[in-house]
Amino acid sequence: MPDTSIDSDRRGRLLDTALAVFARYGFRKTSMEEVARAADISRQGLYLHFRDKEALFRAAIGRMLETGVAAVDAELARDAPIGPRLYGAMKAWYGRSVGTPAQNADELFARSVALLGDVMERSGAEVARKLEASIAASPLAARLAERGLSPADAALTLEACGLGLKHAGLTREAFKARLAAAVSLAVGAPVRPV
Amino acid sequence: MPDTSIDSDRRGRLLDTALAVFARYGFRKTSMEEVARAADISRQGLYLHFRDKEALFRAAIGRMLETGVAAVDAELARDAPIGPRLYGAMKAWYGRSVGTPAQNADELFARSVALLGDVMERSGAEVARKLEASIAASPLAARLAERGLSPADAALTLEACGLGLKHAGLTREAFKARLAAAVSLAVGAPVRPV
DNA sequence: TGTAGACAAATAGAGCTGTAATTGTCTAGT
DNA sequence: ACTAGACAATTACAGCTCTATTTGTCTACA
Repeated sequence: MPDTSIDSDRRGRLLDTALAVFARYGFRKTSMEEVARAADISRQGLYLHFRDKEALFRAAIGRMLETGVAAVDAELARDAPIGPRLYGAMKAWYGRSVGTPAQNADELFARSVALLGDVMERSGAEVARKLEASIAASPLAARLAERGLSPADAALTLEACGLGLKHAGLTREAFKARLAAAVSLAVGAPVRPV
Repeated sequence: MPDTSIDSDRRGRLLDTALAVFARYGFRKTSMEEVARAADISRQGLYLHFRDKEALFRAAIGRMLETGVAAVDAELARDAPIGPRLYGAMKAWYGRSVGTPAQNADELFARSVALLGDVMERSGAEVARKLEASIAASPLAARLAERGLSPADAALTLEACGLGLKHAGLTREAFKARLAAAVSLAVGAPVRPV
């Protein structure tokens, strides 16, 4: 659902740079002028594609969520054991902003929630469901069932781990190590932090 | 290390009510007058026990951490299987503020980190070590080892789960349910959310 | 499809002002 | 060991002004 007809590659790159600028300065302190400059476009060109600043921001965050979910799908669809697939998917989703200090993270997050909190929640829930589905479709489901645990239990627990690790303020390496440990525990076999 | 000699019961109650007031209004918007009123003491009496507002706040937070760690100890020392013990300890530590909307949580947390961030970190690490030690001393350690996992892996994963569930904004019931699921996954057997 | 320039309206920000609340420290009293 | 009252010094807050920036919308032009 693009705001106007524009070839999707260009739009994608535009939104990516816009998101980068927003992430750097926060929503409030980012000017359309600055986004335009970063995207090598005129400020007026920006308004040609997006009604206003909010619409641009919503589109940028929306794209981030979409590409994130797509990355999760790709990781889960790989030809590999369930452990590495879960690890890859969670690294892609929860590890996105890990290792990026991001001074304006609060303002940015608050604004995101205000403008599209429902979408964010849905994306989070969608990822959790995808994890659950992959677990349910793998041999792991049977092993969990033996111990009286459902794929949903495992998926929700992994979700909690992912969120916890996300804002634990770890380095990227530490994040990967702990994520691997978490997935290992869920899967019941060691998973390497890649 | 009390600021002055005062019988420890009274001091404890004083700090508990002080913490409640701080939790309600945040550090900045809480006046000594208000704490004094809540504790049925004169404002001057407060200054008799604590050098200044910061010292009072530090003491209150410090007490909260101490009683929290003590509760963890108590839960882990119970005569019960490792699963329920881990669950009880984690509920006590991570579930402390769950279900309390707490509008000023941000300011309060920021101030706590500023004034005694090191103590908070140490307490968190201490709890994680206690979880690890209990796991290591239980039959669970052997079962984990069979799958190539260490007690530390399990403990750090549980810590991440606890933190994630803590600020997931869940109701108390949902928190307990998911915590039980997480512990179940770690222990390999169902644990009931009590 | 885009750029450039210009525009009114809105917003942000720095600075200032005066009042009210708060802090921390006295003293005197029980 | 505590209260009560009072105190100067600091800080918070609500309001104001003025300026600079930014937003969103024009028009004219490639």
